[in-house]
Amino acid sequence: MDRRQRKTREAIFTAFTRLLSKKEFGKITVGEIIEQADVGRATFYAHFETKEDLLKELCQELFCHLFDAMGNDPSEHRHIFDCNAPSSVFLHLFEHLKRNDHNLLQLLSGENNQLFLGYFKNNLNCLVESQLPLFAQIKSEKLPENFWVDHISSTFVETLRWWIENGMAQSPETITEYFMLAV
Amino acid sequence: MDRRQRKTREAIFTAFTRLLSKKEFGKITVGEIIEQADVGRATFYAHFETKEDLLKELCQELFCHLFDAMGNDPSEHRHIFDCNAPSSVFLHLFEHLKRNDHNLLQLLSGENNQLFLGYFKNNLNCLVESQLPLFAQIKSEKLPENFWVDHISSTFVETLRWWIENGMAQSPETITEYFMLAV
DNA sequence: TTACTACCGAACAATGTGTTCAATAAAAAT
DNA sequence: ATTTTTATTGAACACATTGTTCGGTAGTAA
Repeated sequence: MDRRQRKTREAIFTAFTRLLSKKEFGKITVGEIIEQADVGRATFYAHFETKEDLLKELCQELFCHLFDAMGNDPSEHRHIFDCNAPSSVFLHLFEHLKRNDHNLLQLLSGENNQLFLGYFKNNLNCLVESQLPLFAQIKSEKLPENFWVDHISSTFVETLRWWIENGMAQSPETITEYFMLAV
Repeated sequence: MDRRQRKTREAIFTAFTRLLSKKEFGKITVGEIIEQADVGRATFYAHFETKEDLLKELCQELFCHLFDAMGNDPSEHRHIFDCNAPSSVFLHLFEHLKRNDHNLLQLLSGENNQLFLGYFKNNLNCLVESQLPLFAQIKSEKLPENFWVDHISSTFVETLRWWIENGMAQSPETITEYFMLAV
């Protein structure tokens, strides 16, 4: 890919992220984005069809990379699954988030949290399914499996939301404990 | 209130609800609303400052009335609290929803479900707090109270979402059971 | 009848969207 | 080093949407 393309794409993503952390998605204009990114109008539309398209691509960049890394990277993989605590994957996720890797926090805590937590949950479901045996309890025998999976994902996302809204005062370990108790 | 005003207001609400069940909120224009409602443009802006304002007032009309009725109406009150099942309030809510009182389902199942489920959760919190003793378990001793309340509300809303997405195949009783097991 | 009030509809400025095009500059190919 | 290709620019453009204004009309209440 052309270096120029990479640079403008990156500039647009950065500008967009900065705006998203301060302003509701629906009220952000293309004019503001290209001003922040210092890019021509025609350039923006050469990269993205619409504002919504930009949002979609940003989410893929963020979440797919995050979850792909967790699933595929061998070292990460070992680190997660060799740990004897059953909650290690989720602890790992909470730690990632507290360190604010990929600047996700800016988005998850801004006015658009609902938007991104929705995307987050979608990407979480497959991870939860792979971890389902760890949640083997009386509950899971009495509930339909897809209800059970959905409930675990939802609880993770809602726990994360609560954590962020309360200033992330607790340690990742404590939050993981809350999460495992709640679910 | 003038009969004309009432009729106009009602026409706009109805048109708006119909559009919301088919189309994303952000993509609905004032032009479409007044066409559906068969009302002049100036009339719309005499009733509501903006589209967002209309949404807010619609939500108040829907949710506040729903929850106020549950909390204040003496007959409803008795019906709910005299029942010996600890889950009666929530069963009652699920039944309301299945009967589609107030046409809430159209909104909760359309493209804007996230939007309305968010409002729903906000209005649910105070109800949950009043019911908190019914959830007295080991969990509640180990978790902060506001986390616990938030978790119960979230679980209700997510259970409702799951129910709707799966075609509401289960009876309100079954769904209440799932909810009480999950939480 | 008289006053009041809501509605209408057309026109309006202001803002945002997405496209087009010719000129310029950077990257790649020869 | 030169040519070719490709990305970017900035301005101009048509178009859609927003929210306001105003004179005329009609339903409502005194």
